[in-house]
Amino acid sequence: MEGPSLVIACEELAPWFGHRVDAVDGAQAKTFGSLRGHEFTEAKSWGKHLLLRFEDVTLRIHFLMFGSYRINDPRENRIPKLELRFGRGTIYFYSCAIRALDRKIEDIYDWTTDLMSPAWDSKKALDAVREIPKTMVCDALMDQTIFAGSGNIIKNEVLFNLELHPEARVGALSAAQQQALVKEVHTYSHQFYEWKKVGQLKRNWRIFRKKVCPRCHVPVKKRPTGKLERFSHYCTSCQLKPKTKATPKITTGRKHPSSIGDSSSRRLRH
DNA sequence: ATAAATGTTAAGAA
DNA sequence: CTTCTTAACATTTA
Repeated sequence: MEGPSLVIACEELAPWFGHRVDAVDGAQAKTFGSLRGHEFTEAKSWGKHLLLRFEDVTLRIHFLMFGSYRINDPRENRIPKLELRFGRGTIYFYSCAIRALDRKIEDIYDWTTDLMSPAWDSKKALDAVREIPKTMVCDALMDQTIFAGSGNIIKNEVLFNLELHPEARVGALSAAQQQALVKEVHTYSHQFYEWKKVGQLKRNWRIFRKKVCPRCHVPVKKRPTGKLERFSHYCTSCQLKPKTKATPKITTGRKHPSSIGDSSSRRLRH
């Protein structure tokens, strides 16, 4: 699940804000049983993190590849990871990584890197991109510390729209291309959101899981690319690597929100 | 029906 | 200490 889908999840959960949890069930009920009786105050997302805020704790839910949620409509013969029952209905979470955050989320998350947030800071993203010139665009677009919420669909569609080869080095792009990159990830993420909301996402895919390039009618190439080796779908005819070489820069580390992971396992992390 | 895939972390190796 | 590799998790779709 990519960032835009989580924004929709938050919207779907809005009717539950201000309501008290009557019962907790599911595979992880034991871990999160203390939520019973607590008020569900708000749901927010940061990138691919769904944050459920309760009176004195926040649950962080990550759906990874296969996770899902249901509202008042449980899947048959399936035990949810977590089930939250309210007077007005029940929310079910399946195959996701859930963890309780005890620190204030404002201290953990920086919404200027969240593509779907009004606080999104494109200049900051541009600076971050320019700090990693040797990185391939396909990897840069998956970097959650720069483009929180971007995933493999967004990556492929953005590269197609910009007519860029997935393996082009970020540093080989012109300044204008780097700027266009940052702009397009943001724009496409919001289009993704609009399409998904009305059930039109898949029909708007132009290259992802397509067989033929809609521009050139050439067969689409599909193979793992970049350090991350995630699959890229691209047109070998119109998605090109730029020939221009740009100025190299020194790479520096960036900090990002604490790690994901199944809370059932170790919590010990100083 | 076998495989691939809207993703990330942990542990150990190099 | 950093970076890389592998495995693990878990489910739907083609």
